[in-house]
Formats: sequence, C-alpha cells, structure tokens
Amino acid sequence: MNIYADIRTLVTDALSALADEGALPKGLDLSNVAVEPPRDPSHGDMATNAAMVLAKSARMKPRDIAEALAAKLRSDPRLETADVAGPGFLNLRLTPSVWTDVVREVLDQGAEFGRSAMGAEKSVNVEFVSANPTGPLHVGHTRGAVFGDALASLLAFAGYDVTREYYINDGGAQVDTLARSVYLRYLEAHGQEVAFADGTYPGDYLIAVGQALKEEVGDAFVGQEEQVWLAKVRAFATDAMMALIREDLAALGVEMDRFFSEKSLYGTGRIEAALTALEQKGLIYEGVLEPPKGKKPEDWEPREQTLFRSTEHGDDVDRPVKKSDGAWTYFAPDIAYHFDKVERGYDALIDVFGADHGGYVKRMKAAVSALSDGNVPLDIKLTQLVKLFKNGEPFKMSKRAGTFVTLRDVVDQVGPDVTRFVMLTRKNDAPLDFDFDKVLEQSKDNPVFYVQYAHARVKSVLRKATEAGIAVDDATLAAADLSGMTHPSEVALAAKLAEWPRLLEIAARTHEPHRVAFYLYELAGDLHSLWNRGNDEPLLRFLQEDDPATSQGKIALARAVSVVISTGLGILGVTPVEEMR
RNA sequence: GCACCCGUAGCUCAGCUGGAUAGAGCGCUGCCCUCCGAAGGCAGAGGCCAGAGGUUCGAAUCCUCUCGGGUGCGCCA
Repeated sequence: MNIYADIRTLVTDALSALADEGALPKGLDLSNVAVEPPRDPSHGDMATNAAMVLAKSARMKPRDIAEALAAKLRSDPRLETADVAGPGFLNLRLTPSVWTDVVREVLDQGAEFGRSAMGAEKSVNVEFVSANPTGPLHVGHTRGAVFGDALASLLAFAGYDVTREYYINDGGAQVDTLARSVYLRYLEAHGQEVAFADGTYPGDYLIAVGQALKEEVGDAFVGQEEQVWLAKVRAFATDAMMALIREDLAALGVEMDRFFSEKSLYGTGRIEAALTALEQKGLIYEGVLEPPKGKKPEDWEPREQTLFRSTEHGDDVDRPVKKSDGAWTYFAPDIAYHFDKVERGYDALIDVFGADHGGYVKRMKAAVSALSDGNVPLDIKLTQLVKLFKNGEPFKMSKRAGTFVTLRDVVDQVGPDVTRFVMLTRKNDAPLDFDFDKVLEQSKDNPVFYVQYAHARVKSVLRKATEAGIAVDDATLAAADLSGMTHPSEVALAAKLAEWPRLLEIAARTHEPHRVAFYLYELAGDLHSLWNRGNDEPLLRFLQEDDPATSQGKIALARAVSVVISTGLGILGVTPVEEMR
C-alpha cells in the first residue's frame, strides 16, 4: 500500500465523479494531479494541486474547483478535513487511524513493505564497474560498484527483473601491456633483473602472477620472442586479474550475474553483425572528420575512416568505428556489446560510468537508439570522484609510485557496510569526500552510525521488553492497540514510514539510490527525536513500566521503524546492526 | 572552440513528473544533566538558490544567454 497513491486515486476518482455530474468538463487530463506531503506540516498531512492544474483547461477558478473537490472528498472516512488554501491548494488532514494502519501494515508485511509493482516484471540490465582487467579495483571503482549494486537492488525491489553485468575490456592493447608486465615479473621470478619501462604496469600485485606463471610453465618462455608467449601470458594474466577483481567485489558484497568478455566479440562476427545492422539503417559511411577545434591537433591528418552517423541519433559529431588502418576502434566492440544486450531483449539498459567517461554518453545512447530503433532506453549514470581524507587531511594517491588506494584498502579499514553507506551519502554525480576516520566516528554527524544506532536502539527496546516479560513478536505488535499513538512526534514518525513506498518509487524511477540513504537518515532522526523526548516525557517512552498493553502499542511503532530501516539498508547492501559496541 | 556535469546558509550537501514561508548536518549563539534513556538534548540566528531574461496561476527545479568550477573531445581502452 502506498497511502499517497491511494489518496491520489481518491482525488482523481472524485474529479471524474464531478465531471460525470457536470460540475467539471469531461475529458480533463489528470496526469499532472499530484498528492504530496506539504513542506509545512501545519498545512495538513497531504496536499493536492488538482485545482490549479486543471483550472486552465476547465476554464474555472482554481478555488472553485478546489471547493467542489473538497465537498466531494469530505465524505471519505480516511479524511478528517479538506480545506482550500492559498492559490487553490487542497490541504487534507487524515484521520489518525490512517497512520496507525500504516504501522500495522509495516508489521504485517515486514521486509516486503514498500515493494511495488512499478517494474511490472520488466527486465533491466545494469552494467557497472567494468574496470579494465589490469589490476585491482581502486576507490573510484568502489563507488561505481556500490552505486550500481544498490541501484540494481532498488530496481529489483521495485519489481524489475534485474541483471547485474560486468563488461571485461579484455580485447584491447591494455591487456597486451598487462601481459608484458606479467612477463617481466615472470622473468624476475626466474631471478632476472628487470626494468619497467613507461607503458608497463609496475604494481606489486603482479609479482604473484609472475610467480604463478613460472609454476605453470616453468622456464618455457624465458628468452623467447614475444610472439611465442604473448597470447598465452595475456590469457593467464587476464584470468588472474579477473579473479582478483571478483575477490574485490566479493569483499564489498557485490555479486555479478554475468561477466561479458569483449574478446568474445572478436573473430566471431559479432562486431560485423552489429555494424551491418547499422549499415542497413544507412548509418555507416566512409568519410573524413573535422579536426576538433580549440585543442591542438599536433599530429592531425585528415584521413578517411568508417564512420557511424551518430548525429542522426542525437550525437554532436559522427564517430569512427574503424581506424584509418582498418582496425576497429574501441567504439566498435562497445556497439557490438550493446547490440548484444538489445538482442537479449531487455526492456531497458543502464550503464554506470566514471565521470571521466562522460564524453561517451551521447555516442552510446546514439548507438542503442539506432540499434533498437529507439525502443530500448539507455540511461547512463556517471559517478563522480571520491576524494580521500585521513583525519581531515587529504590522503595523497600517487599512481606513478604505484601506491593508489584500492577497494581492498578501503574495505579492510572500515568494512563493507560503512564503505557502502558512505558511498551513497552523495548524489552519484556529485564529488564525494571520504574520510577514513570520520566514517567510523560514533556521532550524529556520521550518517552511517546515526542510522545503525536507530536500528540498534529499537532492538535494544525489544530485548528489554522481552526481559520484562512483554511479548513483542511482530504478530502481537501488529494486533496491539495503537490508539495511544497521538503525540506529534509519534504521528510524525508514522507519517514518515508512510512515505517509504513513495520514496522508493521516486528513487527507482530516477535511478537514484542515494535517496534511500537520505531517507533512512531522516527516518532515524525522527526516531531519535522521539526517543529524546522520552527523556523529558516518560509517557513517550517505548517501554512503559507495568503496562504491557501500552508498551506494545508504542513498541509497535518503534519496531515498524526498524523494519523499514532494515529493508532500506538491505537495498543499499548494508547489514543492520543489532547493538552498538 | 564544442559537449556533458556542477554552482543552494560561513563549511559539506539534500531538495519529489514545477507547488505554499527553500531544508539537514557541521560551525556559531543561548538554555538544559547529582546514576536509573545525555557516546547528548532543546531552541535560535544565518539565504537575491551564481547573474540576467523567458515560459507558467506558481520556478532552486523547465528554456535562452552570461559568469565561475570540473570532466572530456579521430588513428588510447
């Protein structure tokens, strides 16, 4: 149940009834009618803009429509008052039982509360991380991993059939570089002195791979020409890197449904097939691109290339799919990969990229638009940089020295739960500050702690109640007398719970899991606020001495909060804690 | 030069398919604990939503332009 959706239906039904009676013109467009929580609580529990939205097309004064609508709505038992205010808002105050019903419903449905059918079983593919298989995942990947995974969970909870997918860039020159770097470590394992030239990967993480290669092939490759060992070492090295990456993801709690190899597109006719599909739409041609303006094209020479007419689908310039020497550009396998996703029949595609890949958004959208004839929407979410701090001081990363901060560094220091929650405390396209010390701080300004603390507090109440011999299982609580739930702090908390289904729909629709994290922070705040009032007003405490019935009513509310926190954290991939230590 | 993202309180950031007097945390000011619910709590001050036009009954939100910051721009993936 989504109480906002219910009331909106009530409003639109009333509007239709008014139209039938002739009080309003027939056939009005009701799609812009909204029922929302008002910013100012004194305006009531909900407000609708129906009268103002319809005034123009109905050729009536907003307040007249609002009055008629109010008269119609007042008969509904769920509404206590319906008052016209301001330019034509209709403010609705709900009967208290609506809120107690919400609490009851949370307890009845448990972890299912808030699940919706908006996805309607539609399939969506979420591609994320997709880091080159040349080394361990670093902090930037961590954010993309957390974001993509949480988004996938969010969509699954909203009723979509979700596939989590990782695209392995194992087809390009960087895996040759990897192979050469591993070969150097291999020689090193054989006791040779080696030097890492520019363009090789000097990181320590390849030492073990070189040794493993030695154990695998002995000295077979020592002193051999590159053509003898390159393909074999490349495969060996990419497998090792992907194993490493899978471990990194596992440490963060991310599990992919599918790993898709770029290499599998080569030599199988699949790139050709994708480009043929575009060609048949008249979107492939031979041509020469203009040099980019402003940027100095030092070695620019006009050359004829095979181009994709991406401008037909919203891009700024056409993009090359073949280099002047006839080899594919990196874009060609990307097209083929997305063609594969389209052909697998997904209703929607989502790509999660780092912000430094923002330049590829338009061309990928153009490709998918062309390949699916505009039928499969592709949303590309960019994740911004993570800036690391240690105790308020910037934490320097030096890629040159090979001392970049890895996903493992972060997870090992603060744990997967903290890592995940913190990564979602900013909108995906906003830069994120990550302070190794502050994220572990136990204080109100640390959202991770604050939300977990709220959950732990409720659990603590449940334990104490049980010790006092009060039954607090969900079924008992759901049947408890909630009529005493009248204090503004209590009602506010229940009203906040009622927003959960609506919040989830908004978050799922906008592909913004951070909204869940912010909501949980607010919900936790409302719980803490009520708890704190209990300090001064003992009647607001959840546990009422020697009064099991009243206690159960109050604990029901607290328990409902913990249910929603638990569900919300679950979507974010964070484990709720039972107690703080 | 072009494209994309961003610009909201002193700081870090939220802000719903456009809604009423723009929110939170930190910081600041004031008040509040002789255990049993203070790893704090309550209250307050603080804003030309970068700027200028436009659309609208209504704009932080949509459109155009300007300014400022970030990212990217054929033969790298």
